Amino acid sequence: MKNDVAKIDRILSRAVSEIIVESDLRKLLADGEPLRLKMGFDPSSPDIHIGHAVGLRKLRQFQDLGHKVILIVGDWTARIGDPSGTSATRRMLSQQEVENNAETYMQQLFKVLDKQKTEAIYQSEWFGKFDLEKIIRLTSKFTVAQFLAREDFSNRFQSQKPIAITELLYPLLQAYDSVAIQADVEFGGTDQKFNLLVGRQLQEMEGQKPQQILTVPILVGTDGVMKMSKSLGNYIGVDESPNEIFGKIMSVGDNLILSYFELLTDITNEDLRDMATQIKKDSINPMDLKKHLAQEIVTQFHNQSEAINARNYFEKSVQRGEMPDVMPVIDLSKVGMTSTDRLPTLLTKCNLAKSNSEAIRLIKQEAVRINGITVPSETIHVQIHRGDVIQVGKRRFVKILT
RNA sequence: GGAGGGGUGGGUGAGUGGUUAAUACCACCAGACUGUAAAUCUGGCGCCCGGAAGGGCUACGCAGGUUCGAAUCCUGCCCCCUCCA
Repeated sequence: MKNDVAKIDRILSRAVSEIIVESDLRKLLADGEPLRLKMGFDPSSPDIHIGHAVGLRKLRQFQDLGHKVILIVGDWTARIGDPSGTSATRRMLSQQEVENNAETYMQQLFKVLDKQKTEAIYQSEWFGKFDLEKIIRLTSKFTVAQFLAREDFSNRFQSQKPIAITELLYPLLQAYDSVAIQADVEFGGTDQKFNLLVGRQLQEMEGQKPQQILTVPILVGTDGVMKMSKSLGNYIGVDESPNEIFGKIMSVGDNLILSYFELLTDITNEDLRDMATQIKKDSINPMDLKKHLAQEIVTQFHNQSEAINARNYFEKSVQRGEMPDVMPVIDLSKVGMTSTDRLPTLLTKCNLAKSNSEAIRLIKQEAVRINGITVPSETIHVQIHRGDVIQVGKRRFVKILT
């Protein structure tokens, strides 16, 4: 595999935020020797969302050039707490949990990465043997001032927010991982830049060739403001069903369309430019672009026919408000109901409402329909027949089987 | 070791004896509208009984106490944070 310059150019320009040092990395890529691409995995949160996919896609592109991903299972760093500082100390995981999570993770991971060119290593391979002396040596290489340079730390320091000492250890451990596996390139979101740089420095101190760094832009979450993250609840998981992914993409704000296309799909830069002008000139309905986007993304994590189905489902159920073809079926006798029961209770039992109080509220708001006919707001008792469809809001349906 | 600040509903965060099931914002749910599950607007948003009116229960870190009445006052306990050393 030798230097296809145009290809390298494309990979290093699209969906890339910063490369350190670009000229060095270009040279390595041009040489064509297989590189060891480092990528860490925190086993306390095994689910991958499309925000992670930005970096993973980049890795995949490198794999396609013949390079190899070394996946580091962070069973050791997972023990020292959440370095993002958003409180909630993470509990320690048992070895069994780590392994289970790693399995879930990899099953999702290979929706993007090439399994053949990926190797997983447990961090405990080297940290399991670490003793106090080694830890002290490691910490003695850096100063507090250096660490306060990291934006997150300095912000918290200045605003007198707590910084746990263990948090300072996190970048060190991550850096040591690079040494342990002799990483050639490490990838991460822009918020990882500091940690990645520490890895570079440490490798140099240990007499290794410093790794190259490639950061990718952070994907904005479905709320359109914060970065996509599971804890903020503004994410789209790669493991979600086609309909869910499609729907979530459709509900995203119009302002995210272009960046999602840029970071998550392979459509050409020319097409991207065209879209941008179309949006600017208002000559296209953003909804159609979003459908296109949603279809691209569902295809990536599922397949094309699922994507088409999801689109049909969306157009039918959501846009035209028709009943979906498939919906949950409830056997009344199984949930202890009869066909002439109180409607609030029925809604609760069918999981259409969380509580009777909520069910009553929904009825009052005229959000409940039976076979497409809105139930009057004062309705309490109702006669249900076999095959009736009960609907709450626009998209919660249940079919009754007596 | 010393000084101080704080623990309120899913989150942020008001509230310092009754008018507080508890302001506001976010999230969430519903309705209208639309280009859609975007945006915007309107309403709702502890649980149970009741057709409703209304009633009952539970809730402001934990346990007691004062009071006709406490998230608000007192006592003890637990937890978190900051500053000085």
